Amino acid sequence: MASSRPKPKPAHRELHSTMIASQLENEIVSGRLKAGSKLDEQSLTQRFGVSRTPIREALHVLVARSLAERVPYRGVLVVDITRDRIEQMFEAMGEIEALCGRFAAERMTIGERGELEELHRRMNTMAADGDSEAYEAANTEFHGRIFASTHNEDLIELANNLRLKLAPFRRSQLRQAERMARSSEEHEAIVSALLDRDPKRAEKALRRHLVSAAREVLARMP
Amino acid sequence: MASSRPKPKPAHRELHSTMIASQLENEIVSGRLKAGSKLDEQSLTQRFGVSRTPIREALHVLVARSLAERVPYRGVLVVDITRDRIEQMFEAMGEIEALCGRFAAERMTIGERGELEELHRRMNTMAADGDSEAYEAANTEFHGRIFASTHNEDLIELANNLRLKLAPFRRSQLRQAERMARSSEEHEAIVSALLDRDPKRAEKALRRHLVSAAREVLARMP
DNA sequence: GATGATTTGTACGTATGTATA
DNA sequence: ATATACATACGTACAAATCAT
Repeated sequence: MASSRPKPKPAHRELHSTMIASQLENEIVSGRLKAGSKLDEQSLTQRFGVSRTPIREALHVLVARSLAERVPYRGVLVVDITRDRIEQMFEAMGEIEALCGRFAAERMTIGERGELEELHRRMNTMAADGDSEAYEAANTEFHGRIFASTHNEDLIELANNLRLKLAPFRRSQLRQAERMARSSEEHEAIVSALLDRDPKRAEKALRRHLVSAAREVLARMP
Repeated sequence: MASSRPKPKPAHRELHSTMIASQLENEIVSGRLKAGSKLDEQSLTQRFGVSRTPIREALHVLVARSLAERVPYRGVLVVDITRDRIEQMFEAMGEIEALCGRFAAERMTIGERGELEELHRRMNTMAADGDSEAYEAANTEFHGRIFASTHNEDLIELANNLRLKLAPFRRSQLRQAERMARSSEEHEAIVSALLDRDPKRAEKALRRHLVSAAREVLARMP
């Protein structure tokens, strides 16, 4: 891309730290960086060809996202993500989603309900067409909208953060038509409960939805 | 302040960034730094007599804790903490504590139950003695133990984070004997439900406890 | 137990993009 | 519209505390 441009000065606004953070995140989650590996600033500066400053920021992010931990005077180490840990994450996410569903059922505006229903309909089409990429993006929006409908900033933030934390493990999970169809069915129950303003049903439907997602992810694990 | 230093010996291991972060946190929460104030690195370096690096780190922390927000090319601004925002925080915390209580009631080990009961008894004494400092510390431990008894790392982390986020607003709230006594009464109901392994009662008792705490904090607000 | 390597926090300079006067 | 101030990200250098040999 940027090769024969007469401007040899690379735009500094490249957010190296962010890019490095997601790069490392990928490698940790994919297993290429094994648990216990030392992420020492020195090597990383050489590997990414940048100075320590952006590396430090990236490591801060990884630690904040619990993908690495800093041991005093030992360095930053890749955390050990066991099957049990993933189960716990999904369990927590299930309860948070259920909580959000309960609140949303009571507080959604008529506009929010209409928009969610429409999004759900569009997702049905995507599932039928097998457009997994669009479905994945829409799925994130679907859950985000439910969070938003709680009208509680802290719940929204908390739910989004946890979802983000889980994202790496869920990656490409919806790539299969079969899973998309099942997801869409489960969404049907969720939407139905929300439109009916039924907190209990919404809660249960979302909890089940997450159990289902967890099963899918865990099935692909060692 | 830091002007005529001939050779400002940088006393290193002092964790400047952390200290600066909590100092600023105090000022934001206490209202000495008003909403919208610009936290520009330049002025802060002079005020704290350090370079921009630790200031940067401190600002990252404040932004992460939602006490400030970074507006591109505008700087870091102190967020506006309205009464409504505090209500939302307590509402969210109430649901999270209730959730933890429900899980804990089912999963607490017999050892954990015994220790919680003992802590509760010690807290009764502290309340009777009016030892508010000890009570405050013990109270944090009390709730932390309930979180821990969920045996779900993510719930524990999430609950502790939210509690930390609320801490500034709750500060010194238990300083009054009256509030301590009421707190202890409410803890009684919580402990009772947990010892009986009654998830529903634990859930409700914790939710009520938070409503009570919120009322106390909000009563002192403009 | 002294020495050197490592980790970590900090100081300061610089380049570049954005906003504002 | 141009110039100036400013916010931001990165680079480099150093000091100090700890760990390992």
